[in-house]
Amino acid sequence: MKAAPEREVDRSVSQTVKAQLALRDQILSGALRPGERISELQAVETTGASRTPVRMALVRLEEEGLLEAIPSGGFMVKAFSERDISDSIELRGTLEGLAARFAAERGVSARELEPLKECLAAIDELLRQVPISIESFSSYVALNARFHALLTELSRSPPLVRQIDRASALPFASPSGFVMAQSALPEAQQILIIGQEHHRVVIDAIENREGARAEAVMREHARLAVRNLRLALRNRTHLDLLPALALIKTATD
Amino acid sequence: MKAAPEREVDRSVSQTVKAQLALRDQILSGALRPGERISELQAVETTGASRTPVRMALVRLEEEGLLEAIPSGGFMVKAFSERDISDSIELRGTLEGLAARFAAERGVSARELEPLKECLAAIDELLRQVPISIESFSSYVALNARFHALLTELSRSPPLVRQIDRASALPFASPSGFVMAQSALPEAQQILIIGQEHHRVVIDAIENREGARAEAVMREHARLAVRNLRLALRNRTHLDLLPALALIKTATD
DNA sequence: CTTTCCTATATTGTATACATAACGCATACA
DNA sequence: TGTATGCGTTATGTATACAATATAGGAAAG
Repeated sequence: MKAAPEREVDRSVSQTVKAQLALRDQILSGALRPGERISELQAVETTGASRTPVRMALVRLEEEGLLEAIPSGGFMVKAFSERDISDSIELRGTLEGLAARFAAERGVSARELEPLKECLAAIDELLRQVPISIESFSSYVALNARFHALLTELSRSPPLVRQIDRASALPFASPSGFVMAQSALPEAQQILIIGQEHHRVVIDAIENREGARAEAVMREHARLAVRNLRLALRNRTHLDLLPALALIKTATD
Repeated sequence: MKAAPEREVDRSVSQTVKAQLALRDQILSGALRPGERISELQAVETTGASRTPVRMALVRLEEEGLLEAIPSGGFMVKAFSERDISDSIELRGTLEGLAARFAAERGVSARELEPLKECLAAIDELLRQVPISIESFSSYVALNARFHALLTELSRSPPLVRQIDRASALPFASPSGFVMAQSALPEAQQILIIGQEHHRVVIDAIENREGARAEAVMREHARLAVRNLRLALRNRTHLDLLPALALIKTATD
């Protein structure tokens, strides 16, 4: 007879997934500072999983780009420069531009565009109230992420979708990420409206099968987001709203 | 006293890396067919590593895109459609286009362009002999890969470099991959020369800080490669040269 | 007082044992 | 004869034990 296990296991999801989610949350919430070495034993304690699934999760997070392997062994939380983030946003916009081009060139039925338009309308509805409340802003973030995900899917290109997912793994490279960065700024309202205009144009371009125009507007969309992130980083008034900002190493670090 | 271990361990590289390289080789060499489930125990036998490093390697290969997780557990070798591959090439070209644009816009010193030009000249030298021998063709592949890697680095953008590396992990999405696909074709010679012309243009554009032109030529470069892959797949005369072609599922599969 | 070396401790890399779930096969019943 | 169910085997998911290395701290010597 073995000793009764102290650890209570949640069998509904795999331990590996549980550990991965828990660790990612710890990183993005700022509980683990960038540059900090992640102790496996500590991760075992906090996640409740055993060392093997924890290690698998660490490997996945490294591939995701949130962790960095230490040559002597183990992993540390990755730190990003401001340019890293803006490059990531531009990169994502470029990929989404390609997705939009694929969608336009390959043709999309009206039925497939329907969910996109619903998203668009729902966001329009949200933006009608000025100023936007915190609650409706979080719905905006969700709707915006959904719009981008749907748009990506329209490309019908699994490799591209996969790559865009990877590019979105980095905080702030994802649409919800940079949108959130804008939230605390007074200019946010205007920016969101311009973003909606971009969304409208890309749908129109896809409908009319204008690949180049669809691509161009998504890249412009990303450039808007980059300018915006810069602005958001200048006045760091929203660090409490978005702890993941701590991942960005500033000049003082 | 424990039994003497039969397994002889190679301590020069980590078991995880060894297993990853061995498994990738097995996949790309065609020893493991696409769709085939990878048995961990079998992998333990063939790689010489234990189950833990083998599992780590499997996770990494899944993130790399060569394996696919089976819902019920375990991994299988991923199969790619012809469109998956051509999309991957176009995707890579788009990313390299962005890299070239970054390089041009951010400025590159003459000293940094030197290795690129050396590469270019070396390839020119190789292409002088007609027809190209198999040996010099493999040097061409290496030089071409080096050129693309150097070009990527010029962007000075770690996130972009990382993403391009990821995109190159898929067979045939890498420059050496699609170049090899061309090797068995009679048109190869002409294509290589056009490719050199693209290389020349991109260097010139970067020197003159013409970001848009630099980007455009890299995307054109990728489109050439796509047309070429299609051609190569039509006459499947080179399956023996490039076993990884088996990863592409045809209509008959 | 500083520097270097040695030792001890802690943490990672690896191996293996155990538990659980899935798949297949055989048998029985309809 | 076909289908369904149950059992057995096999493989994966998880946990833990063991080994090796890196790091930090202390002691000794210059």
